[in-house]
Amino acid sequence: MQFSSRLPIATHILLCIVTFDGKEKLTSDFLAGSVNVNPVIIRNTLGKLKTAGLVKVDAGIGGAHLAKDPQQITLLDVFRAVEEEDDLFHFHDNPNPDCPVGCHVHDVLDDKLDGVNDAMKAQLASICLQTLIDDLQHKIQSEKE
Amino acid sequence: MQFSSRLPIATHILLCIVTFDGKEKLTSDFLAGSVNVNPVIIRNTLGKLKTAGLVKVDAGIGGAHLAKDPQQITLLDVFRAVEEEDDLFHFHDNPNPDCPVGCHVHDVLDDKLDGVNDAMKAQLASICLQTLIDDLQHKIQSEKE
DNA sequence: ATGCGTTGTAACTATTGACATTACAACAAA
DNA sequence: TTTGTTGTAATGTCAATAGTTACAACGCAT
Repeated sequence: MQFSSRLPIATHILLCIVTFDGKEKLTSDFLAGSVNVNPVIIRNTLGKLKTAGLVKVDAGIGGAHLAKDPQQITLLDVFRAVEEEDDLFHFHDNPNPDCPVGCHVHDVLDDKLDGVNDAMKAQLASICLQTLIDDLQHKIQSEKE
Repeated sequence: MQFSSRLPIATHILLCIVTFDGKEKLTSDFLAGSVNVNPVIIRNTLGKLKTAGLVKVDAGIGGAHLAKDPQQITLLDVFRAVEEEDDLFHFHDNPNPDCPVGCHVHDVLDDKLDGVNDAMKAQLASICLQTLIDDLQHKIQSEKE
């Protein structure tokens, strides 16, 4: 069981936007070429990022740009933009209320699982887009040499 | 996107085993009654827990018991027993190698996403079965009053 | 040793979500 | 108005979860 590829794809898109802004026209076709998925996936993802206030998209003429400073965007922002914000774990539906265990599992487990959820979110929040950009630039530079 | 209900179900089963051991015969039918899922799901889950060395199951006669001290079992053990151990995030398959972004996203993102993975695992590892049992007993006691 | 209740599995189905793809209306600039 | 693009709906495919039925293998009790 794992998450969809939405977060990686969205991050890839953001990195492209920063890298190519001003140099290329960032249409969904262009982005689809780098990410290597269908342009409609790009448009849907871009739509979610736009709703979340992370990017601006020029309808008609085409092209996407960041709406915020890369230092102000964390992976948690991206995650929340593209994934449904629900609990990490899916609790089984109807534990038996007449069983001493069944009627309390929820109470006992929910807190702990929320903690796991929070740990994951905190880690995502600790990574900002600027860091990724710096890493990326570094890789690109060291490749040229 | 979220995990399956396997971890909650497996934890529920373990709590039942501890709570009812010696008092009830812990057949898959009995457990299915508390968890409220199909007995086959219980048997499959129990099979995974057995493979992981967490429980012992008496075939034929029926009945399940812990194979380890509840203090020695963490939620990470349970998680690993019942979920496929793969990366939390599914990376999109073939980023364009001819694009400066596409050929480096993996390098840039993998470490960070592994970090998120590790954070989640660490949190799971910090919760042991004994703690859950204590919590559960406490809830049961305070209800009686 | 035979019958009974249980486990271990395989097979089948239904449901859901991810992702790809086609199609087309809405939109903005030249 | 033409052109290229976005936004979005509709559809198809695939994989995973979970429910269910069925039955062989197993182990105790009589």
